[in-house]
Amino acid sequence: MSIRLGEFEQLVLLALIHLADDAYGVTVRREIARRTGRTTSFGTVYATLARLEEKGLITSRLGDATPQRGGRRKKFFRILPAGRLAVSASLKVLRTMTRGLAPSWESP
Amino acid sequence: MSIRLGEFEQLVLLALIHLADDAYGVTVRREIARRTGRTTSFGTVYATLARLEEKGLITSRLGDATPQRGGRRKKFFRILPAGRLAVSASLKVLRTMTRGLAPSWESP
DNA sequence: GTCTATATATTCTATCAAGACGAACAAATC
DNA sequence: GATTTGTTCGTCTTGATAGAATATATAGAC
Repeated sequence: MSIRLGEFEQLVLLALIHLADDAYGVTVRREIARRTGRTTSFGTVYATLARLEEKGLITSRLGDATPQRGGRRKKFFRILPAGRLAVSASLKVLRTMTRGLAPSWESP
Repeated sequence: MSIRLGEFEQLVLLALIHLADDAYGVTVRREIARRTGRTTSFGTVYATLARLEEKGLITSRLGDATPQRGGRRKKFFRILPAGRLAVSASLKVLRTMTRGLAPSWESP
């Protein structure tokens, strides 16, 4: 059996894919909000990121200080192959469950 | 915000749609296993069904005894409009999160 | 007919994993 | 040291999970 992903974990992984090199707590939260209208607290986002890293689905590196305007250094996240596999599998599960239904239902 | 669905709750609701009039604990579990290859315990299935009913997304009625081959009476479940709405919304969220990615990713 | 074996299905109990939030903390620049 | 930006902590609620226990129907023995 492949790795089990929670509902929000899926969203975070997909956000990481979209954000590519610019994925850190703040942008992840923003990307999800922008696309889905769903706003969550930072606590939720970071907890999920930590859990995903724990599971070996993503990695993190600490970014350099930007000479812009104050603030703590960013912790950038990147999705790993195992992470892509996990999302892919969990989307596939949904696809097989929606197969045969009316078009508006199929393929989330 | 629309009702929040857990990952397995989605699968159960979709199974109910497929099974239509023949949805009860055993068939729900079987349908999910058949389609996704994922087998869960009955405890999990019934707990989820109970939770979904609690939330007002599905209803249940007790079936008649079948003159077949022993066994307890079945408890049939049916998805309610609110349930359809909830799955629909949660699938939509995934669609918006996969939009723009390679075809193999899009639309779970 | 009643009794017990068997098949079928659901509920209970306990525990761990995920999701959620707000406050606290940390570290950069000005 | 004040401000800005970003992350971590503590705590609680909800969702997922398995396995044992329980319930209830029929079949067949007698």
